[in-house]
Amino acid sequence: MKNYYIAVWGVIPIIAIDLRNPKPIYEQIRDNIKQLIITGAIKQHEQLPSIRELAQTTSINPNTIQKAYRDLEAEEFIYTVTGRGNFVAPSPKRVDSERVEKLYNALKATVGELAYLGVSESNILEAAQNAILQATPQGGGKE
Amino acid sequence: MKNYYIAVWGVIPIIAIDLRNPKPIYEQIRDNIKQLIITGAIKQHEQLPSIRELAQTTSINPNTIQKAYRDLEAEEFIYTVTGRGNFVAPSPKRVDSERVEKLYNALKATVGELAYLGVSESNILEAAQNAILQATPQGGGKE
DNA sequence: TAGGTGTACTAATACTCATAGTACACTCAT
DNA sequence: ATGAGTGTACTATGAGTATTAGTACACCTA
Repeated sequence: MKNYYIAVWGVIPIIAIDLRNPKPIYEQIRDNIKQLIITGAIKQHEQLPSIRELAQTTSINPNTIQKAYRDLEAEEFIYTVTGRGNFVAPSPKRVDSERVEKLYNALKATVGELAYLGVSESNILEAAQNAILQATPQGGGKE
Repeated sequence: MKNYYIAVWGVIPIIAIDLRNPKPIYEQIRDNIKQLIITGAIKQHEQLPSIRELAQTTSINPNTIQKAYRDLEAEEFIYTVTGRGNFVAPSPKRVDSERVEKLYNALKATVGELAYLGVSESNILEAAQNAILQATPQGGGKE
């Protein structure tokens, strides 16, 4: 009985699932794919593995995969075409202010805790800058 | 039947609990107090409201409060003296690298998503810097 | 038509969250 | 020593979520 899975899509290791992690499986899948889209590892309009295929290669139930994909579609990271599959959505043009607000709050909490734990300002800002540079390398405006 | 509570400790509104929020109550309490400690709203060795008192003012079960406090003690944000109460712990001296690693991952995910959503680099870095400035205003090294 | 795709259910199991209640050990002021 | 306050440790129960299993249906395309 394995408790660790890695699914490969093309040449990209797309998902790492840790069954010992208290984080629900569908959230691990969702956040994993989200990161791949953000960093541009999977490009706009590129097809994702089908629900059934990903379920097979990971030994995870199709319902769980579907839940992750449903979340990703609700957040507009992917779009779904019935009968065809799931595809990476183009990066959004206008800002969802409520969503940005939530992310700012998360940022504040994480950065505050890092500073409290003794990590220096320069180290924190450097880490933030690296994350920005890795994001949306395809330009963002194209579509 | 209220679904929103605010508990006050001294002059500080210490807790805002939203029962409609899918985030568990004990996590809301925990993260709320964590922020108050990080930003210095409650100072080192200052006493927190007792489990029973906070349970009364919020109409939340004492077991739920205790769970939040247990988490905070495990993360060394507070320390407990049986028979006396819970107190704010001095800020840590040495870095827990595993914990910092997790926070870096969270930072990367949050910042990446902000950038993906179109928030500018300068806005993100400014928000991070503000969070750092608000943290540990009591100096951090003293104890 | 056949085989792929997503979607939508029901059902069962296991786990977590939150509440309720009880009991016990400790501290401190009286 | 007593009593009021503190934290701690249990058991039990109800509600909700996560995951798996299975089935069925609608859609797309070669």
